[in-house]
Amino acid sequence: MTAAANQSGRRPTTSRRLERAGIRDVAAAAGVSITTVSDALNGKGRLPDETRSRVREVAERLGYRPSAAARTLRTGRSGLIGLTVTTYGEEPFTFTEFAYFAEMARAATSAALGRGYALVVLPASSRHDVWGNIALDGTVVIDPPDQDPLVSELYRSGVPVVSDGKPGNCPVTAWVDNDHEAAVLGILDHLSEAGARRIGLLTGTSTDTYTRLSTEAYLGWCAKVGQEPVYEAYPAHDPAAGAVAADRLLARPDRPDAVYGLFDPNGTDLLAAARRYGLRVPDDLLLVCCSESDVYAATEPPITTLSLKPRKIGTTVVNLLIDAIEGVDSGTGVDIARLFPPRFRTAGNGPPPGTLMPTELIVRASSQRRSPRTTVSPPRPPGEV
Amino acid sequence: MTAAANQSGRRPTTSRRLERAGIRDVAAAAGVSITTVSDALNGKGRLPDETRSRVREVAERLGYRPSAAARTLRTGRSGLIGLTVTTYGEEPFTFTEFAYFAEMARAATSAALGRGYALVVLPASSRHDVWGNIALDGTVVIDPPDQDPLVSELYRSGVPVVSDGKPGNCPVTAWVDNDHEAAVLGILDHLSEAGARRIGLLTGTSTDTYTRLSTEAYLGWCAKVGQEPVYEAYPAHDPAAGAVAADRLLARPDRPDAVYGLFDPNGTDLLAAARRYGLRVPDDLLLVCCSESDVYAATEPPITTLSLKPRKIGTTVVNLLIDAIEGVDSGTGVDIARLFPPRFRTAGNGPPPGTLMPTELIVRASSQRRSPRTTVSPPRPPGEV
DNA sequence: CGTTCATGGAGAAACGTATCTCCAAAGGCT
DNA sequence: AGCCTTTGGAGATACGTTTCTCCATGAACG
Repeated sequence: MTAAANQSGRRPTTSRRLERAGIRDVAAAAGVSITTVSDALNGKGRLPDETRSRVREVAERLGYRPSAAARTLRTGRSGLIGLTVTTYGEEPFTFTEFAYFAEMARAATSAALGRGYALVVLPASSRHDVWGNIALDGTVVIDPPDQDPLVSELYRSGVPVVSDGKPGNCPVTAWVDNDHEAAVLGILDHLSEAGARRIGLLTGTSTDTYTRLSTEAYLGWCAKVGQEPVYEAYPAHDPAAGAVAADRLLARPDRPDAVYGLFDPNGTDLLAAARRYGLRVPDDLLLVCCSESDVYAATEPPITTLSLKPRKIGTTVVNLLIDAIEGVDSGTGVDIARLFPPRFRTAGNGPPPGTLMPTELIVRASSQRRSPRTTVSPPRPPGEV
Repeated sequence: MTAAANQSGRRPTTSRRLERAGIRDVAAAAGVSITTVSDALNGKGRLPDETRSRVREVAERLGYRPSAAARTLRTGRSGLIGLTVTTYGEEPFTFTEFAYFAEMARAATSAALGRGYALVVLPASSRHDVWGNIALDGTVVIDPPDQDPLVSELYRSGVPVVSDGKPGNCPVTAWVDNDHEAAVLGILDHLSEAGARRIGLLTGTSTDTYTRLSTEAYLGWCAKVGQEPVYEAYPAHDPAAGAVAADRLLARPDRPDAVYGLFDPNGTDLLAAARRYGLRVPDDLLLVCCSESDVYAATEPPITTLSLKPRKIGTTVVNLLIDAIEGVDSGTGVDIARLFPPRFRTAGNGPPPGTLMPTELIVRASSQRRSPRTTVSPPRPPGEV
């Protein structure tokens, strides 16, 4: 049997089972070769419009759907992007990061979809066989811990990796993060302007980048302006510990007259603690916390929040990743030449390119002793949108 | 050149680019055939343990990772499950369903992972080419609208589809939903027991299953006990409209002395409205709303909520789907024989199998005029866990 | 000694697409 | 008339697995 015969009429005598139509069936039905079908459907090759439309019509009539697996095998592109979320214990993410993550993932999904990609949700704790079984064109990593073995392996195997959160020691293709230092300094300045004399901080005990950078910025500011640091740290993944820490902070002999809380529930907790101690907000205590939730617009009083702009981060991360995958610079302003990791890098050739995104301070009554102003943003690096 | 030569040493003279090791490379390095490698790595075939471990070691040394695309092409299984979320306008899901969806998706992801599958998030509004480009073993559909063309096409093309929410007219492999009727009746009974004389309802104007079933259950109950229905309906996707509707409900001349709100923000809105009218909760007004958020544990007073148990739903949906994919009955109690749609069904052969999951009423101060009790659940169908 | 079985493993055929190479025919040009 | 170029399309190969079939070999057995 010749190859041609084999190609047009497979399954010679077998009871031809009724299965999904393949490209061969379309070719046979349209009286053309599979090359022509492929070209017609994908808009490639040189074909007259008449042939193209005829093939398309036949394909439609046969209900032809190209096999994603075959296409992926052939082209090496799956159109799939992994969305890795670091897990703390059993939970896919810390509860305090819930709103941030949800917003970010939403924006990422949308951005990916807009460019023809879909997102696969993959907790980092996933069984290894699951990871290996999926053809990923690239991966988004949220807040990777230092020395994340998963990230390292992905990177080594040539899969582009873009992280949300400046990575510690793992090599990534690119990263995006907020300018946490600028954000904290902006808040401290804002509180000072509102009349704060001693600003306290509610922070975490974990060593992730966000907590570390924010705390360092606070300590640096204290050193600069000559204020004694006043802060309490607690394990941020434990929702109950936050209330206790808030209470501790306001119970101190050197009680602050303004507090910034790094985590989402801190606002509520601090407000409750203030009530317990008979402190009026904002008269006796100025309050700001970092949160994406709009419940703080409706508290009594409304609380000033810092938004990390998760949607912007999600969109940027995905676009950066797809740029790396496709080898295109779509104008994100990141040095594209460095986006392609040498398969076998010999020595460290500098840190991967990163982008700092501005945050947004949403000023509400809790941080204003004078007349409320409108929304302001902290200083942002030049050249950003 | 013989096939054997081609197999062992491809790319005869070409500058052998350094790429990922394939199964052939492993076979060559281990001095066995690719069949043996495949069998050794997958635990199939009859091989002595010595060979198996040797092959595994070589594969490890070469950093061999099987190609997911090739495997999928060959086996017809991708290990990927679509998670379709119906979109309203631009948003991936209604804000009122946010917490429910997030919990449900989390549980679904976890359940899928536990069985070796990963979830692909696919808004129903996705470009068609994205859908077609992904090899899905099955799909979870959240709250499909009647006659969803997407679901119909998936089902027709032989992809198992399990829906969260009893589907209207689209054919699905199976579905899971809460027993909304029992839930509403349970709440109405609970409020009656607490002394309610006229129970009002805050409901939606959309025609989705949840809203419809719940409203019908309310109206049926009213007819049975001889109470005149007192309800207000508003477009649930509009967060601002809820507050207005809550206000309207309490402003009526036949003002209810107890209200059940079908949507998450209703609790807050009703509480605010009650304050405006000088109504004390629970003394003048009993309050219950449907919500997955635990903010209602901390409101003043805490509000009784109905939980739809999204985690249970997510887990069940995924397990049902994977059962259908693998043709296994893992004891979900659903008739497995019906889970496999005939590729070409001739006529309607009855509705697809469905499961009703119980809800949970979390009783708090807002619905109690006497001493608070502990958590109770509405009557549930026998045989459920 | 001839036959049967179990063991260990090799060959080769798919899976369904994209794409590289090549060819025929039909103008267009000198 | 001969040559070049453009158009339209066919052939065949490769992507990297899994798996069905089949063949040696040696041991067990009557």
